[in-house]
Amino acid sequence: MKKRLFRNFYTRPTLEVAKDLLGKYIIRKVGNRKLVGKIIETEAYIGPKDKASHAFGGKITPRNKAEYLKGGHIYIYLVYGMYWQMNISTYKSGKPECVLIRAIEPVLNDYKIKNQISKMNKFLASESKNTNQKLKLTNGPGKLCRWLKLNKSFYGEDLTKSKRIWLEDRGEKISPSQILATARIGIDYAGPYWSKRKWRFLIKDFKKYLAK
DNA sequence: GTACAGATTGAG
DNA sequence: TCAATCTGTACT
Repeated sequence: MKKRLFRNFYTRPTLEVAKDLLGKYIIRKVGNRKLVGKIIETEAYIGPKDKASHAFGGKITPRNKAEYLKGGHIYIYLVYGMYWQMNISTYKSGKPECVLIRAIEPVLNDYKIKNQISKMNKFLASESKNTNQKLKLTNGPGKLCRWLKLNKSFYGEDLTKSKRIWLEDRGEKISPSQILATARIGIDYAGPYWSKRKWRFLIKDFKKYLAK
């Protein structure tokens, strides 16, 4: 079962979407091949009240305006002058809420990639090390954008319509007991009230490969 | 025209 | 733990 996610998925309350994105698949078409990754870590940003949000206080700039689009659009921006970060707008038009995709698990469905990885893993003995090696490609927001070949050209892209990137439900159900909620990463500047809110969500099984 | 952020990464 | 790295952004 492979079903593209449509508008009604994204326009729900942001915290729901952030949790439900776990276990969904990002499909990225590059030429005639597909890069596929399972979402395993997300973070919710709920402006304008959220001090950690780029839209805190209702601020609108050319950089953050995509946050205000109705659910299902890409908000992508550069950090540290070199890393892109992919967010998905959520909720209604005019509401600056989004979900940052922090980590995915590569799905090695492409022959060439399988080949690369099997070479890479040739000298690694255990299954757990193989998994670790694979995840090293995409276990951070900057890394996954690099792997999926995402950049500014995806700014504002509509995930419900795009022919080069979309999300799929492949029938995988992540139960609440498999979801871990923690404080968001790297936003101490927002002060304790906001930085302590447990708006980061991850699949427990992958915890050991993700940021602490 | 320019100071500076920055929701990171990777090396040590 | 901490420094590298750099350009887009948001101001003057």
